[in-house]
Amino acid sequence: MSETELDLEVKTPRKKTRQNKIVDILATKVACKECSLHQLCLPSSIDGSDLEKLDNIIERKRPLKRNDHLFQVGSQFTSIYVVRSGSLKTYSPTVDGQEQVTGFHLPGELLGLDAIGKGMHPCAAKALETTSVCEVPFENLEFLAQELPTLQHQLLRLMSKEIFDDQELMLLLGKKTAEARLSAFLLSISLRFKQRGFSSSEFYLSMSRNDIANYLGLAVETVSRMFTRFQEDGIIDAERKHIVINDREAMQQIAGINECCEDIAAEETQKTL
Amino acid sequence: MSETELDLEVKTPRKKTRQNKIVDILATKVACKECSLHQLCLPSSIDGSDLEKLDNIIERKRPLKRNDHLFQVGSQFTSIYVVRSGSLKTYSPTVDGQEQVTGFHLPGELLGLDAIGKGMHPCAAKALETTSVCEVPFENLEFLAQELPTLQHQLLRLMSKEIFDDQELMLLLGKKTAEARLSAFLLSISLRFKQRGFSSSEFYLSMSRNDIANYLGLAVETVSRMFTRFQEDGIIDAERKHIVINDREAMQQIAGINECCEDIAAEETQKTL
DNA sequence: TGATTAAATTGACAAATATCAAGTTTATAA
DNA sequence: TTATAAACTTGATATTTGTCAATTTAATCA
Repeated sequence: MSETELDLEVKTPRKKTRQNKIVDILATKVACKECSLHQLCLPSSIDGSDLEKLDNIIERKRPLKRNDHLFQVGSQFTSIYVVRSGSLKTYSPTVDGQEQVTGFHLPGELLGLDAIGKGMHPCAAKALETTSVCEVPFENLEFLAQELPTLQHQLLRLMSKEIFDDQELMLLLGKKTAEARLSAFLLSISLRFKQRGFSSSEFYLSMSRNDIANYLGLAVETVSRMFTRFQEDGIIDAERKHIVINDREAMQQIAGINECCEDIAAEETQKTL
Repeated sequence: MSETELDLEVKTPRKKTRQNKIVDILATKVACKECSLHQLCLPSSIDGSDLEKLDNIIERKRPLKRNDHLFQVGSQFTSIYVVRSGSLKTYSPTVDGQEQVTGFHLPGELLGLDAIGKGMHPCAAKALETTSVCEVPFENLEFLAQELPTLQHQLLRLMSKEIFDDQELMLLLGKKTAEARLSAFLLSISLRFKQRGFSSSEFYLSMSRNDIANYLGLAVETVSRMFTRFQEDGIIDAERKHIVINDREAMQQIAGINECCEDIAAEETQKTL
């Protein structure tokens, strides 16, 4: 089988990849310039040679199949990951042997930042569909950040953003009715797609209703009923995983999203586009 | 009034503070060695001269009175803060003009890490009691981290810890019944006191029942009833803000805290003590 | 393809929590 | 100190959400 071959090839940083057409395409496609990780460097005027340094420490991993794990609970922390395509969920085990979903990760988003502190992953990451990620060995990144002040700055910014986003979600989870939670969740997903240049009014949810319910702290049945209610009210069209947002304002109303958040979100969107 | 005088004196880093007795005491008391911020440097074998560099960029602010703001929503981000004594809450405004409490900050804990990304504070911070904080101008800290690899590492670790802690709280807020939330909340406070060398079984809650309810996404009445229930069951003694935890295991049971969390918590405690 | 399993929806009912209202205790200020 | 306000507690009731059960729809695999 050529699978292992391909595996090895893809894992090698783009140096002598011009031999194999497939790898070449992959390598071209995921150069840092094009990659969502560009937030780490590009906006900070890192020039060609510095960018190449960053490019060189990044490993492109073989795509994960649905339900494959990127890392397990308690596994040693060595790298942070960036979703290139597809999506993943992170989850922790609970007392009663269940999963508790802690997050969803869309293209361009990071995984593993919560593991730096303790040197091990406090949650597991599982692919929701066929998914490819870039692996960024953290020691190398730290070392590089030491000599590139703008990279250090971007790294701190990104971690701060993660903290900010988590707190946004705590706002969502803390209070709110079931419909407010689901509405805020859909708006959040919508915004994240928009920030990556995808449609914000029409998208596919890669996660199951069960995952959504688990994540929002609701029963599956409640989530299902809320989807139905939103459709009856004409606020969304939902056919399984395919979602169309018809009345964004109504959803914001239901979610109880305040102007401040919206301003910030809008601002950020402009920055990214 | 000598208040402004004191203010100016205290704000000055410890260089020529030997003139004023009061200031001297304060300055001595808050040297980095003693300060909770030592997590930023001490465990990483930063030696005397480096420690002094860090010490020099830190400003000790005049104590805040109850209900004083440390920063407001939307205010420009310049510094991160470390609670020296007392406590604060952070909160965001909601649509209906209410507050939503996003966190409580005890001695040794950091504030403002969520503001780095956007350069402005997404929430406000208000003192729950008389509170003193250290102000760490972020530009200086970043600059210093550039030349001290261990400081950069610690800074990243601390931010990661913040992300980890936030996700722990999302676990708490996401699912769970009212009693599970309150129990987990009290255990979390307890652990945080323990990590700072205070008693983990007996402490004062500086925040009101209202703040707790708001934070946990519950009605005040529900929180009050849960306190009553826990007392009736003999799990805690609660007289207003004075809390005694009698049956920690029962509380862990109620909170649904899994072994993983406990292991990590225990480990971390050892490290700190 | 058809058979089997998993995911999603819907209804009926029970349990949990919010809301409203009243009363009590504690804190604050004149 | 007393007056006033704020914080907290308790009870009665209404609403929301979870649970159980049945059904429908979609996905997977031989």
